[in-house]
Amino acid sequence: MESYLMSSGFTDNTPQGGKILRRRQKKAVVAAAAEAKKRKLSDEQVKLLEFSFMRERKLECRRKESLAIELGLDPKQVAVWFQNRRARWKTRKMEEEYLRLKSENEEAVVEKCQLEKEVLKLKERLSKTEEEISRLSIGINGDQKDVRTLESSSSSLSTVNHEVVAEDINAVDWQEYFIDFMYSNYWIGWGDDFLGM
DNA sequence: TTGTGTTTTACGACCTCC
DNA sequence: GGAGGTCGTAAAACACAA
Repeated sequence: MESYLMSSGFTDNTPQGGKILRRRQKKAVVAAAAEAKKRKLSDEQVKLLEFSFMRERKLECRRKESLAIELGLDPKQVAVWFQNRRARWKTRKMEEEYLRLKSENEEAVVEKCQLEKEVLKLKERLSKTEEEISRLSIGINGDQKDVRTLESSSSSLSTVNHEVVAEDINAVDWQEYFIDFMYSNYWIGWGDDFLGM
């Protein structure tokens, strides 16, 4: 307010000395100052300020002075405008960053769901395969009860057994063995929530 | 017209750096 | 200690629905 009064040339050097304003004049000045307090900058002024801001986020003292002269503003106004502009810029940047992180998080959640589904599928396949192995194994062991029958009917039990298992291994892809291995060796201790259990 | 929400301008308090 | 920064906020200006 005081700076405005000073810059508006409303000081009064009366014989009484000091900066005394006559009552009417003072009233007008206060009203004008109040009005000027929140005067919006013109489009042209804002345009030039924005242009300057694009070039430099902070103003050197000299640049501030010259810009103020160029715009017909108080250097303080220019400084304040830059302070507010930086604040707005920061807010917008934070909003953008928030949206970016939110989007990334959503993508990660979707991916996690897909991976969990896949793990369930693979576990199901693994379980079926294990059942199959077990079934075949029991069948072969049953045959072993009569060794003589086996010896006469087949050249080699172990060969048959291995062939069956080998065939089964071929039927199961590497992923199942990997999952089985990881699950039995590591994942049990890592918490079941990862596997959706 | 008016109530309400948003944006812009201005300022005080506090902090940092030289 | 002073200059200049951020942060929080008040208040004017503005936009807009009802």
